[in-house]
Amino acid sequence: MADNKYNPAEIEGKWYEEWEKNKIFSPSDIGNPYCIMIPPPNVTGTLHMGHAFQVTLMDILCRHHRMLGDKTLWQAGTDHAGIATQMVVERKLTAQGISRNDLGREKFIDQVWDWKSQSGDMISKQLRRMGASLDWESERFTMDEGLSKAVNKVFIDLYEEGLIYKGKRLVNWDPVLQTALSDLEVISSEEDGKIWQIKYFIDNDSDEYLEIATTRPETILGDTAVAVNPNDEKYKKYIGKNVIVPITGKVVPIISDEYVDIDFGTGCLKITPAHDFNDYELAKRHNLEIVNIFDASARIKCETKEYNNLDRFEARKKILLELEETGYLLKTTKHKMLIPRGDRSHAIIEPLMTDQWYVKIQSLADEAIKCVKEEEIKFVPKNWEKTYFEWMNNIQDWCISRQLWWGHRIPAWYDEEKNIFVGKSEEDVRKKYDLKDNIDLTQDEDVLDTWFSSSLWPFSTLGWPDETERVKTFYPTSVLITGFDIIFFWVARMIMMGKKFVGEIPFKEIYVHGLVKDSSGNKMSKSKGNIIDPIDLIDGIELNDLINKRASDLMQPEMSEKIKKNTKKEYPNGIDSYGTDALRFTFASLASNGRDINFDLKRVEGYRNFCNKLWNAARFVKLQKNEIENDSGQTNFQDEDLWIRDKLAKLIEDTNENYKNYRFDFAAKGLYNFIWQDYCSWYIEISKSKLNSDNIDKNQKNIIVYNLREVLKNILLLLHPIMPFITEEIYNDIFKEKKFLQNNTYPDIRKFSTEKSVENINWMIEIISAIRKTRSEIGVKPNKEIEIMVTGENDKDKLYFKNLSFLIMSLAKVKNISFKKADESKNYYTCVSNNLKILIPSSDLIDIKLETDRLTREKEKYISQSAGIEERLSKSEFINNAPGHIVVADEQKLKELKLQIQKIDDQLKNYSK
RNA sequence: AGGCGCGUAGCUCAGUUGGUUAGAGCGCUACCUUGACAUGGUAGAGGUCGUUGGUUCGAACCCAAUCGUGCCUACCA
Repeated sequence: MADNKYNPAEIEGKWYEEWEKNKIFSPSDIGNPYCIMIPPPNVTGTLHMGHAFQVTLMDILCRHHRMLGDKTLWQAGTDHAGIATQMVVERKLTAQGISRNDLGREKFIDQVWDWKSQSGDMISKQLRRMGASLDWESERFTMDEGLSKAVNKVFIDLYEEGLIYKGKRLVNWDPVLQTALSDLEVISSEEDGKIWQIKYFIDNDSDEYLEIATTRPETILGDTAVAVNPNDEKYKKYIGKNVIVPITGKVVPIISDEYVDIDFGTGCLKITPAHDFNDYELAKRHNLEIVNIFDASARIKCETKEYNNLDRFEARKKILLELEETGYLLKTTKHKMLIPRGDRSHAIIEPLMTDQWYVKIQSLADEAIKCVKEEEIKFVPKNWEKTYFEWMNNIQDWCISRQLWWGHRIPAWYDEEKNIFVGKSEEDVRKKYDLKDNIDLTQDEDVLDTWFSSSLWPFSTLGWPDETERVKTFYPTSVLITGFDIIFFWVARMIMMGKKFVGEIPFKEIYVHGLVKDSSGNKMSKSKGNIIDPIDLIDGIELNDLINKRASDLMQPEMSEKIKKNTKKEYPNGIDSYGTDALRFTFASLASNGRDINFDLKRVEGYRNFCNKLWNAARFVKLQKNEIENDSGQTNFQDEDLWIRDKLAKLIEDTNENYKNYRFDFAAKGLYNFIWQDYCSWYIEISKSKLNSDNIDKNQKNIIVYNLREVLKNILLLLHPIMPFITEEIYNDIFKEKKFLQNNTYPDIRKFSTEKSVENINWMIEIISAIRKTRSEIGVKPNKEIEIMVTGENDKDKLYFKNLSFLIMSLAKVKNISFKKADESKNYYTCVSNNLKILIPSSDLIDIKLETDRLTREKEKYISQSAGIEERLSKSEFINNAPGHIVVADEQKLKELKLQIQKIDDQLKNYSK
């Protein structure tokens, strides 16, 4: 700690290794169980700001609970991220000119495992850089053997109970990735589109036609009806007749259905049941034919030769051209509409009829609703339960099959007649269903949605379905820390699965944190070019490297220039290195109840300075000679020692409370103020005065040093969950106790709280502040010592002055304090503090006018304050209705203000003589 | 369309069941390199809490309306 500058790079490297080597993150043998499951990050992904934030909060809780003596498990692990990972590997192969089909399923999966082993430890390395005290010993991966066993069991059990079924349904189909997606993986956003109005001639009547409005003319090829509203007078007469579909010439019925909006478009709607969710529902009601016109890549599949095998967008163009040429196209209008896109591929999603596996969700959802309603599980902040209920009450069956290769393959086999056999393995299936060896069985090609395995995470990681000690000890887990964006994807599903398969809720509380945005409130994303890598905040990054990171490998390369420009503007000098602790403290201080967290670099800088402050305070303490080894000095504490100890006691209580209530921002603020204000600005400054004084005996000095050290040590204990590195470094450097902070217990308030009144220290602080303020206002140089004369003191003041004059003199740069009855001379500056008038003689003649103005301004401030209170007190409603202590406080305050006003008046009179 | 939020100092945000003079960080102003720290010290300026009503002795906080803004969910061709 020789360096007078805090340098995080020097101290952060070594500690994590030490902690890990000493296995301090493994659950202890004793204590109450406390468990948090890490939301498993993508195994091949990298740490982003959201992770860093969330990890910080979980780490704070776990470190706090270890110090409370709990048997703490922070479960580590990763997720196989089916679509995302498969996409990355496919892209890499494409770059080499290989497609996944060239390789075949097995070899492709080998490639994915290769990729996982290459990049899979990136995220865990980054988590270690964050200081995350995860139990790496029990790290799990959703695709490892144990978890796969859990996935299989759940699938089979649900199937056998009739809660998983296979069905031909309209699904959200991603034509690029060629897989089904769940509702949640489809992002709809408003885009520019058009509405085309097209003639559909009535059958057997060459003149009459209906005007149909559509946004997707290519689906004409799949039309099987035209619908109108039964109450629509315009169209009533046509109901039951037929129309001829343009292009195909197909004759289809005109049906009536309440679904059709009379006032939208032409009020006349074409029905394409195979390619629209509404049309599909309508078709079921009216027994319409369902004609599929797309293949898996959304190319047209039809009998009309010139359209067959055309891409859907090409087909649209061609159809419009033909309609226009033949006079069928009546009108084109611009129209904003919601376009559904896949959240990974960004391809426009196509509703498509396919065979998929579903979880029948209602009964599971009912249970999951119940346990939140009955507060078995609590959301923090509570309000999020509304969002949860909103979704749960409108829940749809969950499509769990994905047409991918990377994931848990569905444990279902088919014989030649397509009969389904579900079981652990082919062997198991044969035994179970008594199938002879000569019957050919083929396994279902599909894999399960990644979220299916994630939904089992809280118990599969603990060893379920085996009845392990871990499941018994740690399930239900204590709290889930998560972002609101995955309440549906993950949280709800974990509750459903936990209740169903373990019979208990997976966690008792759900702390929902906000989403980290950039400083202007924009979501951080690669495409916006505003991402910050948390590791770059820790280590720092040059501007050019930052630009390269942001502007390369873009989905839209045309954004590159703009991103470069903005980055240059925002970070002209790149990003400084702030260290993990400062970053973590920033996250803690931003973790309020809001749902957006706008991340401002200036905050990190401020908290890096805070680290430096702590660092130097510790250096100061280290430099003092320590001559007391034990608690022997405790009875001889002076009032200022007791004052800081009492404040520490309050801090211990508050911090504990704030950690417990997930108010990390309050915890951070409390620690920040105590350390910077109470400890550094007041207590250390007081200590310096005393330690440098000749009038104080050695024993007293020893007590001060003892107290400086003890308070510092407890600061480190309290701060450690938020800032593990700097606290560990200082602790080990100064206290030489040969253990880690994590192995200490959380401080006990009783050791520090005091019965004795330390009001005199607060009184002293007020006096010193008042003198400093006056000095500044009258322009006395900071290093110039002044004399003061005190008048108006009462017995209490006399007593306080007797003991504290020395400190007042030292901290307010006063060389002499005298007490006078009267103040005849005019050549004083005046300082009023409570009932005291403090006069500062000036060697030069003071400017009476300026001094009068200054005092008058101060007086006016007091008057306006007192006027407000007086008005309140004059009303009988206030006196009668307000609680007693409020009235008393008001009266007290008014009395003080009056006294101060009077003191100033006295002095003004004196000046005007 | 429905649901949920937000609007407080120049900027980013707190404000825990309504209670004295509405807070913090950053930025800004003045002065200061004193032996823990200029990543610092001391002092200071800066807000009619989006708007309008209402409830109350008392409202940033509760209620209603309104304007602005964001997110989520949803089947308008």
